[in-house]
Amino acid sequence: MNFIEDLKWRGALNQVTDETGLLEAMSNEKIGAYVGTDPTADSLHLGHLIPFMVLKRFQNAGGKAVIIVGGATGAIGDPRPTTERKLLTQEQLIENEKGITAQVTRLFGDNNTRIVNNNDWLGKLTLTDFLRDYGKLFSINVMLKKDVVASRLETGISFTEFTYQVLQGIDFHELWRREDVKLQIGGSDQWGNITSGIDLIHSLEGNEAKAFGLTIPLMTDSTGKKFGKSEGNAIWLDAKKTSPYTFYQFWLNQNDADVEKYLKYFTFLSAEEIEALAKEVETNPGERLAQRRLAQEVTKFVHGEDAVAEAELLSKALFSGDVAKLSASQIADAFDGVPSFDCTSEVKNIVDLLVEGGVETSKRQAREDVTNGAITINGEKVTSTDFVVDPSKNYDGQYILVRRGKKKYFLGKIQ
RNA sequence: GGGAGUGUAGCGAAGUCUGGCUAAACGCGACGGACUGUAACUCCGUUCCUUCGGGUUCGUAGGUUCGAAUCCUACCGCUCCCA
Repeated sequence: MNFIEDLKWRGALNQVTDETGLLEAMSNEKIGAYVGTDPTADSLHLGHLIPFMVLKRFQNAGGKAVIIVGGATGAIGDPRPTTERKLLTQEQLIENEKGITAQVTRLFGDNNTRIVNNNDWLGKLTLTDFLRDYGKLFSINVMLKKDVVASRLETGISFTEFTYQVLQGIDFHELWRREDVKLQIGGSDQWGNITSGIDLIHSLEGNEAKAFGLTIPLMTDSTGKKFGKSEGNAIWLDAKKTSPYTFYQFWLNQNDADVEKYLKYFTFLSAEEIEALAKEVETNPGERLAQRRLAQEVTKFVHGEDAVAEAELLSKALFSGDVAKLSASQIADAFDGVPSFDCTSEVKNIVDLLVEGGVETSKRQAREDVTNGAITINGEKVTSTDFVVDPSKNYDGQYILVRRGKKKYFLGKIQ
């Protein structure tokens, strides 16, 4: 299977500008492909992983992976279909760039990877140069027809965001020039921005210039919901924001109906391996071999082998249910990735403890959960709101292990 | 600048004409429980706070009234139309 065939099989291809041209370029020379990310937060989340998976496959197929951590475009903001974005401060941008750069480096390694900041060229561009060298090449008429812009004409769009597609076009051309980047990869919403760049390259370098675009279908789960949220929260790639354990669990809990799709998309397993796992889902769904393998593979890719081992260890400890017998050091090891809070060694009413520890948002809610039998302290179910927790009783007086519901754990660290 | 709308709990959306029965229908989401495969589906419960007496809410600030999400005034935000 060639690069494109593989993507098709994996359900990772929405549109390509020129399939045969691209394959030809890939076999004739070593070309680069790029994915742009704006540093809107200090970490990437699973949504970002979607184009990166395709870029990684491109790299594995022998190409050079180029990633823009968009300092300059991040300062402007890619228009959303609905509302204007809030501008980020310079300090935020720099902070966010740092975090994202580190993560991207992990995912792509040092070989055959370039991470660039478009501030290097866009930041130097003066307004008059911008208007003379690039502005002339963009037709307002064409820009207005791009989907995102068109949808915003009703509700309004600032000149700043309107200009975004020009900046992204300049990026593509700049990378085309200095990094041999011939392909831009993005989500299906990026099609307009990508073709802007291709048009610009053709204007500046002639129509023979090789430049391609590829978009990825919108990722949804079997119920039609946007992929990548767990309990309404984004799943981050930063281990501090989403622990490797939670990350692993996210994948482990995927539906039977989705797991094959995700194996294809988010792992580098071969077609044979994935088909075998898909068969397991059909014949032996209760074992959840496919989900387990999915969780292992993606966690390994994002957090590394050690994190997989740790997540599995922790999962085992949590779901065996019997945590009362564990030692303090075992608790420290196993529950390292679980949300924690600080507390004192004083005895405390259960309801107060839950609220102060951030396990519950209000006393009302805390009482409700206690009464429903949803709260377990150190492996023992607590059903009375008058229950008093004595921190010195378990784990050498160092920890209080709180469980809410069937699988949410919180670790109280006694100061 | 002129005109017409609109602002209700995390979100969507009733209620406003005909003031009290409204801490505010309903849907979604979220949370908990049962079932189960750490699943899906389904079912049940909860969803402003509380010392469980009560307290504070319907863009903001005033006013009318025994009583206002509901009536009046001003202000702010958003949308649309005209200029």
